[in-house]
Amino acid sequence: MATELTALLRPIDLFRGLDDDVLGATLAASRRVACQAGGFLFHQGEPAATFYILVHGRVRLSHVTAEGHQVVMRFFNAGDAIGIVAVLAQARYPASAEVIEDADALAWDGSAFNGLMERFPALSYNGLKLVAHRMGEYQDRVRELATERVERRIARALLRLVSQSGRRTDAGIVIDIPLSRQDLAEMTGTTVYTVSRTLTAWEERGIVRSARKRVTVTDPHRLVVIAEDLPGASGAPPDA
Amino acid sequence: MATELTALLRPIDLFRGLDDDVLGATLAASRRVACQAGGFLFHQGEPAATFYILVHGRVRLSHVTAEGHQVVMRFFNAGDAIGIVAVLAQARYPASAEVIEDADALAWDGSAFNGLMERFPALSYNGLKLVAHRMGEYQDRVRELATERVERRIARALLRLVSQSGRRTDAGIVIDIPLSRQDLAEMTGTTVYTVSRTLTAWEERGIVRSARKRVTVTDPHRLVVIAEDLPGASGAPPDA
DNA sequence: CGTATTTTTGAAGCGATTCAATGGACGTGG
DNA sequence: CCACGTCCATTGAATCGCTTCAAAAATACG
Repeated sequence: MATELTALLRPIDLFRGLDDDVLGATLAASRRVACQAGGFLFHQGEPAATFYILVHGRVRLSHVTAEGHQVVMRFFNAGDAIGIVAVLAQARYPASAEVIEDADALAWDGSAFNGLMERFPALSYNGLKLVAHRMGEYQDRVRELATERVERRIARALLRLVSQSGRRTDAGIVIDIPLSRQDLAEMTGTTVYTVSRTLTAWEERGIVRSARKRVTVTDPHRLVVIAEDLPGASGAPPDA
Repeated sequence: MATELTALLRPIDLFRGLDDDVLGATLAASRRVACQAGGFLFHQGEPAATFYILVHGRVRLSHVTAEGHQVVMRFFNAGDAIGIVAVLAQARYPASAEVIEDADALAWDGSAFNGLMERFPALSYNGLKLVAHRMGEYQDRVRELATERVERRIARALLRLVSQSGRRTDAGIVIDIPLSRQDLAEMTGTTVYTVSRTLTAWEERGIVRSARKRVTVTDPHRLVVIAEDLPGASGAPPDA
């Protein structure tokens, strides 16, 4: 039974290149956790005691500011490590992890994982690369928020979601997450109203199709054009 | 001669708790680099081959977007590790490191440092914590840019600079970095004009004093009030 | 079939940007 | 030491992108 789980862990970045016995020991230190939609893996402000690898389901990581503004930091899919940065930094969780599709995860105790990292340095090396990579994503968002307009930020957020959680259908690429306008607004630092207006405008131009808590990108190429400030970002299709 | 350098490295987070021989081996793998104001330690887009620990001087890390917008990511002081995230992630430098006060640094080759981390796991563990901590700062900025108004962002940026590079004088806390309005604008995602207006308004209220490339915080408490949305953030002093 | 949630839309207002032009500080060379 | 050019900072006026508030429409759910 453990073998099928090792097969599960092997493709995950954090465990890349580990020997079977290391993987086995790591797995032995984990416990299985299930949580249904609406529940939380952890709450913002709690001491970061355990981190998770999502096996099934989807999780939204969001922060509430002192004034009550929500900020959606990101979404997690199967295979993603959740809360690992806070655990490694031995800090408090900076955000809350809400399960938005019934989830099934492996959980590690922070102190136990520290022990594992001591025994198997490859683990902490992998952790390092994971955190460094994730940090790059936040740097990108800082740049984005500091220099770009709302429309482009929304376009980029959608494209990110497409690459993380997109699923091809004949109608286009559907973002396979229950995604409200509110979520998109909180990801891009704008309001529900602006997101709604933007999506409607794009829908009229045939770039996306949207329904309640669901967005389908029908013309990814033109979305990229908007996101990257290539010529022809507004109005009629270029060169037509 | 190496002993004085080990004393230099010891208080640095990355080398915390390392034995003398480890520190010695680490030091042996480094080389000394000097760079005067106006020069660059590295440029955005180059493969991240080496990282630095600043011994003396000051460095500004900034990114230029495809459209030519500059974004100042942060400043570095003596003791800070520069470029380490990109090196550990084996990526390209996401930003350029410009020396703004004559600098003197220790440099490590990425591959050499990887070898050191393999031999001395404590190094990669420390690196992990360093990167995790730094990532938290970027998460904070994402939240800030997504939810807060310009005036508050500028206040927060100043307070951050005060804690990183502040020096007490009898006139207040002077930020010990050549800091133009442009820099502040590029740190907070706004324009020179807005920064200038904001600083003059604050100067009229006695919160800061500013000169060319120089800002002194005369009333840190009231700056905190602005940064944190406590009562009395605008207009007359509270309870007067 | 009614209620709650999500989404849309309109209109008003403001914060911040943009552009243009002036003013002041600094360094340099005569 | 003053004159000059350069860089940096300020200020005003116009504009605009986006928010805000209010209300209705659409969709899901019990």
